[in-house]
Amino acid sequence: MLVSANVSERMSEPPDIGVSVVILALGRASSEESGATDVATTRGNHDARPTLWIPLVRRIKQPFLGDWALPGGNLQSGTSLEDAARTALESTTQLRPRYLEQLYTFGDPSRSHGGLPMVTIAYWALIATTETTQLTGGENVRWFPTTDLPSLAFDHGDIIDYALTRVRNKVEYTDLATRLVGDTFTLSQLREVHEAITGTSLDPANFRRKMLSSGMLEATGSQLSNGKHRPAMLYRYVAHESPHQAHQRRPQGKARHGNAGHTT
Amino acid sequence: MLVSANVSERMSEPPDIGVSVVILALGRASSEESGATDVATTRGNHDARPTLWIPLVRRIKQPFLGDWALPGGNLQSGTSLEDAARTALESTTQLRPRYLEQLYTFGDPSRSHGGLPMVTIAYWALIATTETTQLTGGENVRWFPTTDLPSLAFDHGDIIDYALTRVRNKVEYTDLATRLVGDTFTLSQLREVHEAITGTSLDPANFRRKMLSSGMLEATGSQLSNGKHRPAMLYRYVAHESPHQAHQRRPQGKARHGNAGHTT
DNA sequence: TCAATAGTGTCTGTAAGACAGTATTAG
DNA sequence: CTAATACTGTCTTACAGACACTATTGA
Repeated sequence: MLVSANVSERMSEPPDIGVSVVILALGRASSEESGATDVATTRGNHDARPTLWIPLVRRIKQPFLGDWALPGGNLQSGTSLEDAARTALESTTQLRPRYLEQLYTFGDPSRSHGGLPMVTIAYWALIATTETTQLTGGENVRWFPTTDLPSLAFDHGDIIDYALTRVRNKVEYTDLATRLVGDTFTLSQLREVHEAITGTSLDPANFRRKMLSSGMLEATGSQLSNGKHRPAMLYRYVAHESPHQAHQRRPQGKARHGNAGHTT
Repeated sequence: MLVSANVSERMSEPPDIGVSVVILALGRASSEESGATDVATTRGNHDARPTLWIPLVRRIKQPFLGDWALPGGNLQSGTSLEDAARTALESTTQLRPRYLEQLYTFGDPSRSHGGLPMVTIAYWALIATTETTQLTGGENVRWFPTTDLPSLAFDHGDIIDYALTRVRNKVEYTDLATRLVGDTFTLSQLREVHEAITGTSLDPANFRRKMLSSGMLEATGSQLSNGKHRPAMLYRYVAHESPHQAHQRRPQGKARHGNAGHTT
């Protein structure tokens, strides 16, 4: 490999282009020490509050050999940015995203740290977790809670911070929270998602009223019996094109798959 | 130039990287037909409501020869994305931006239209206009009102639409409007900026109260006599780091120049 | 004087938060 | 029965919008 020779040669050429993805899912800390790469979801560990988890890939070459990095890959001509993000996402997790949005493009020359100059187009995605979802990865993939991240390669720590800031902002005025739960959910489950993302504790009565008056929830008619208390009504998310949301569509007239398109 | 031969050769390589800028300034339609590239600002034409104007560059080669395009250039290694945007901006307008923010990265393969595959990192900028500002450009540069744009190259029309959507959203909860006026301004001037961006008509009394209670304005003590009516107090913008705004800082810990950094 | 904009006062509707109270389940 | 969560009622505060009113200028 002629890496170090190439670096100086390429200073007058354009940088390479990478696409990386911050993948977020709701999970609970697993109490069993067997298989530390597993994350218990709704099943088991009902005492622990759920938090956001993220899959990272261990680097197998320099720089940052052995550190953890965001899933991603190089961009080829003929591939759209979003397709490149989907490819990185699905090859890492085998799970389909419920939401995918471009985050930011990072291109400061100082971020390459001895590698080739690289512009990284970052995306973020949300994955629904149900009682049976297993958040496991392959050989060099591991899920981490966002509250306890390992040493990260390049500026990937900054990228994750920015993604979390964006999620915290958008959960307040969009339907993001519904993308982290299953097709049907109770208002308590939805409230736990909000609490996990914002780090706050919300009044159940006020949260209920706010969600029901938003018009984006629809009662399914069935209930969920969860413990030694009154069962809760199950709801499902129903998209509704409010005038406000129509202003927040994505750029480009082309069709975009799999999300309701909220961008600011 | 071996352009057409290069296209097929490069299909397995990464696309080129361009940086384009949507530059916005407040202006009023000029009634004089002499010099159609001029835009009257606050001086003159007081009957016309101000609107957003944007400078475009005429293309001098294929594809889209003769059409208008966003100012921009190719990205070189060793240059940050923001510096590339500043370079494109200042070489086009000779004016310094009061605000600069990354907009979105466009990379769909279909957007090259016979040119080389190109990923475009779009920025948007705000320029302050005062009574004496002349919004003029060079030989192949012309300012257009955003309400009456010409035929645009590539997907630059989509990029402008998205920038305008972003501005409309952010003017509601940030200090963006103050970046389009001079250092001091009356509440009527500031209201006209909001009205120009949102396309609405705002109640002067309620707008005044909302702005003053936001804490971001400070009375200068001097007044502006404008016409045959009571003179208006002049205010200036004072940055205040509210807890809410602290959540909306930009990514990357590096220093960023010349704006208060509002990003969602 | 009038016309025009600057600026104040006040009412109403909406929505968020605090918090008391009722309903229904398991054990 | 108790403990736990589901769900309802209601009070307070804050703020946006509507709109009547006063203040000050140029002509």
